[in-house]
Amino acid sequence: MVTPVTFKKSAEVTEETCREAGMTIAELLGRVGGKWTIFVIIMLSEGPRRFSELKRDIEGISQKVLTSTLRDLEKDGFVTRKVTPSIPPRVDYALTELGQDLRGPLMALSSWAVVNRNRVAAAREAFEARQTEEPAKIAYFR
Amino acid sequence: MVTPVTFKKSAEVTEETCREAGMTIAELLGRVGGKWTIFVIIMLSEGPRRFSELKRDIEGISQKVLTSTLRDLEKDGFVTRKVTPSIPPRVDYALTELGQDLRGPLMALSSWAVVNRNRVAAAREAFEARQTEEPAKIAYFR
DNA sequence: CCGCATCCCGCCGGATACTG
DNA sequence: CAGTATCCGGCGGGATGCGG
Repeated sequence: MVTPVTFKKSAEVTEETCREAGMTIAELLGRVGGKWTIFVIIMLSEGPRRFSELKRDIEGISQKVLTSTLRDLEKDGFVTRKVTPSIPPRVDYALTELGQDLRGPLMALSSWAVVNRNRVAAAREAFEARQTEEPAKIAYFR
Repeated sequence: MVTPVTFKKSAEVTEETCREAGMTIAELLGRVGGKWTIFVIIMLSEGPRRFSELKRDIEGISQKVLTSTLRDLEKDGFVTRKVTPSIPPRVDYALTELGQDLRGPLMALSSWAVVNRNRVAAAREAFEARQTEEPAKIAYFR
């Protein structure tokens, strides 16, 4: 039997509610599952940042990808984009209230990843081992 | 020995811990962000399922993709794969303890997605509106 | 029934170059 | 400084067919 996880009031996620919700869950996971999205959110959690700050501190990200990542987050209402048309120009990004709200469950999942990384690593090694070992002779019962 | 997992204050996932953890967080989000992964996990949350059951009940998924999704989850230790070499063959999948542990934070995030879908939808419309409206005359200060 | 092999296509995201 | 504009390789993932 299942103990459905309840969140606040309402919204227990089971097979049915999942179908009802259409693809919203998969959508969010898809967005948040982007290669750099989580890093951007974590950085903005510590306060508003300029574009160049994000670019500098998120090592390895390209301009283009950072731009599109931020644009996607803006579309879904997780971050705001404030342009200051000075010379040189200045653009500040910050988490919206919605973005702040998302942090809770998202950081919980991230914490889980950190805490349990060893278990996952062990599972991967075990899987590797299984692959390389001689395939056991299979007895077919019929 | 991994009992605690206290999510008091978002459990210290900051820029630093993120770097320490390397890519583990992004890895997990990437895995879980797969198009069908969440559906598989939700179905298996309700108990072990045969391959054909999953295939039938997850509408729209192809054999190949279901197979690879399950294989990935197996690699990371989230599901077990039990082969019964009968004729016709039978393969049962089930969540491991690790997989069960993952459900908590994952379902919390999913619930969030369901609860807040309207806010996201509103944000998207607002963004659309901003795009189509006349670009405001910009005053340049220098 | 289960899943591998193959082919194929769209999209993510990386590199580079160019504007306001 | 903060973007757009292109090009392009890799991969997720869908369709179909075969094999144990």
